[in-house]
Amino acid sequence: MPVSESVSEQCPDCKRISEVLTRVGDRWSVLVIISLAQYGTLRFNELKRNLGISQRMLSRTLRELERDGLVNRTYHPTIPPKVEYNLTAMGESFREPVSALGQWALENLVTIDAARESYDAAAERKQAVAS
Amino acid sequence: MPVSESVSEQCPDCKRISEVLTRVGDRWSVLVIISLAQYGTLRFNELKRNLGISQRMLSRTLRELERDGLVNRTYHPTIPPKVEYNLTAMGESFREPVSALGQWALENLVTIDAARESYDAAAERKQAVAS
DNA sequence: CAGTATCCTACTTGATACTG
DNA sequence: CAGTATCAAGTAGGATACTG
Repeated sequence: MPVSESVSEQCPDCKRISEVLTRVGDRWSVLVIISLAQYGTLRFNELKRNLGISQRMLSRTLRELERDGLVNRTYHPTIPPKVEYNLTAMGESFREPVSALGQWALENLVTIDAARESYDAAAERKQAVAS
Repeated sequence: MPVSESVSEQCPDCKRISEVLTRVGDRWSVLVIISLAQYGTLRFNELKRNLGISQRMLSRTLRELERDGLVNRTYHPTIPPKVEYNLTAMGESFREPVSALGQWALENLVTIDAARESYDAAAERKQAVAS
């Protein structure tokens, strides 16, 4: 992610915040963390079914989260193999700010939808006038 | 964003949460909101300089945020034109969960970096053994 | 079961150039 | 100044097939 030169003049925290956000802030990471926070421990295919995520993306997401120290991976060399995932301490600590965000999201979904509709309606009227 | 059928069995909130997150949870939206929360009111080019964002992306991000009812846009038809942006009430209310996230991000950057390094080091050792 | 490998499409983003 | 239009490049993400 190449960052342009003009970055020098910006609010000091923005760069670092966005660093972390691009790490753990993407759609799938957040959902995996929420699921693990809710259920404690889950197997690969349990997560897959839970989230409606493709095998490929789940595999990648879990590897990144393990790499960043947010989830633990436990491999049981049975036949068939069994792999379990759960949150590390840091993963747990991430839970709180994330659920605050989730809470806000749920509370404001309706308002946002309404704002969108009125915005779109206004845009359409403008369009009609212009024609 | 087409969602697969298997979604039916998932945690009920995940879908709605991810809806909102894909709306206001992307990198630039969060940074714009943080900046406006910090400075109150900013002009287009002030935001652009602050964030090191391209004109195109800033324009799109602001339009979406306005559409979702999170920011106000005020157009002054002077020459040259002057456009000011600030947070709406809902935008302000978003500030709290977002700064909680930002706070967590700042606090855990170092830990995450350390986790990555140790993970990568372990992966390299594994690689060396395999060869 | 828990992945990896490959292929392919669609969206995202930046750079550049132009406009009122 | 505050954008829009266009193009080029990279990335996200799904589908499919294969492996230990």
